[in-house]
Amino acid sequence: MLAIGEFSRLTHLSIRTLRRYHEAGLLVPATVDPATGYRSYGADQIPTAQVIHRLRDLDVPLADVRRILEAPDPAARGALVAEHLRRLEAELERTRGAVASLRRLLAPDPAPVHVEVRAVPATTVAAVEGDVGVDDVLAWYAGAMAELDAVVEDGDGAPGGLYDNALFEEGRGHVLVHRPTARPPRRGRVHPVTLPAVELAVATHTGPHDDIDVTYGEVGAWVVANALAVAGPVRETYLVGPRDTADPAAWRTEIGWPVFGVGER
Amino acid sequence: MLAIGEFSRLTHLSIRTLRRYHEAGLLVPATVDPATGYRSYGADQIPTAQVIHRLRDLDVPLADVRRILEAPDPAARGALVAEHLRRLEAELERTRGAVASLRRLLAPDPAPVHVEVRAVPATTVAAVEGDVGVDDVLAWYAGAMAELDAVVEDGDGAPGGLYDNALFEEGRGHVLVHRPTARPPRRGRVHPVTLPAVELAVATHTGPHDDIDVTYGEVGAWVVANALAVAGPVRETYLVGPRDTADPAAWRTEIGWPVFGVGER
DNA sequence: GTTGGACCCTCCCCCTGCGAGAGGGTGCAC
DNA sequence: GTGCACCCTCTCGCAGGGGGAGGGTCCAAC
Repeated sequence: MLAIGEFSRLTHLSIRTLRRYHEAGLLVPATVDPATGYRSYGADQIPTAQVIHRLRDLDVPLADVRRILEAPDPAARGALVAEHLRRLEAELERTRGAVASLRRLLAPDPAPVHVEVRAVPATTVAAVEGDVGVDDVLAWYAGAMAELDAVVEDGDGAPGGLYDNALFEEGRGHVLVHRPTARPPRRGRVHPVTLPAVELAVATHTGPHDDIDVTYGEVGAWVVANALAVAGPVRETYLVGPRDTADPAAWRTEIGWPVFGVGER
Repeated sequence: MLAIGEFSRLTHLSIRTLRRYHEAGLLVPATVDPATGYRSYGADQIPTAQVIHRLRDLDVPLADVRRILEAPDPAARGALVAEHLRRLEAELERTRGAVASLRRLLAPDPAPVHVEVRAVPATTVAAVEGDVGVDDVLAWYAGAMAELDAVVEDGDGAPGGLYDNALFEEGRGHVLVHRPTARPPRRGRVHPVTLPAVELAVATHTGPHDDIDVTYGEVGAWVVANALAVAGPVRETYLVGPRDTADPAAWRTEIGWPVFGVGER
């Protein structure tokens, strides 16, 4: 039996951390003296401590570590670990994007953004809509667009999306993706929707979506400078997107802010 | 002038977060109404907000973000950012190591570790020593070993290190790296040191150092099982290390715990 | 037998970077 | 003047610890 100090030396986990893991039910000492509260660990708990150490190195939350340790068999354990490695992979991808975007943002002379107001008539489109959390929006979008593509054969124009402000402000909001078509079908989640006529302050964003908030900022500043007010969800139109080319630098996205009060200044 | 809500929409930073950035001095509103406390932002602050957003996406601490924003010229800014990207790179490398190590730890049938006790006589070596934080130990080691190699021409044996327990327990401790040689020189940080004679419980670890705590655990368990006590800093000897081969899988590191009370059982 | 020191215990506050909510003031349109 | 959107400050919560206070326990040396 090992006192907590010895166990700490053997595992390179601090005494404090071991106590916390006990409290969290992650690594319960083999015995605890009921009179003194002294913790004793068995040498056979060292490998468990090391697995926890590795998982924490990977920033796996304690709750998930517990789930992994409680897995009934090595296969289930492996599956849970693999799941986390995938999460890590995604995180890595996100980081790569942020780095690239930071580099572009700090690069000299960004191309100026051209903003103009355009009247858009009411349009009937085939759409999929739902309430989505901001973290899930990419996955949701991919699913919705795939369904849309499967159902709409005679699309005539670039697909687009409408994003409620609440999505950005409260982390959750209404999202609608659509494809324009002459006869919008009704199948599965796909159904016809008539988008109302609006005046749109539009600008076109070129490049990956990591940078899209820059163009958003430009449009917003323009709208403010021209004394307009915003009315309704932002509209994006994917003129050239991942369905058209694998090169994000070639993507072209039209950003439209519904406005009113044009030309007051 | 933009109210905080509008600015929030334009930058996709929550109102709460903007207030926090104000409080932290990161992004101070252009004006604050002294009567109501209402914050107003200028459209020219949008790019700054976006840079902060990118940096935070990369988990750059707010204090460092401020330092970057306060940099006098773009060149200095770029240097600071590059510094952080390097940190990120290192982090990534660490993560890769942890993943690989986790995989090995979960892999079936690890090779059993052979532990034995060996009497080591007092030895005089050329050494570099210092008090080091656990996070800096790798960098410190690299520098110390380079200096040692530059000064010791006639080394006769594998280099090694002595690591105080405090390094692991308190995050900071005494470290000594050395090369055995017949005539230890005294130059720069290098000086002769006589390592005392000890009984060492030794085991050899094969593979990258990401896994070394596993072997540590084995040695520790063996020491406990054989009713020995530990006396003095752990000794490592780099039989085959990064100086010998670039393939970490081929590394061989001898781990020695100074013990006494041998053979009580 | 007691004293010193190493070791262990619990409890509480601190850190970062937010999110959530309470409780209250402000600005503007109808 | 009444509702509503918007803004303010304040406090509390989170993970995953670090740091320290204040006190009990064990063991060997004197």
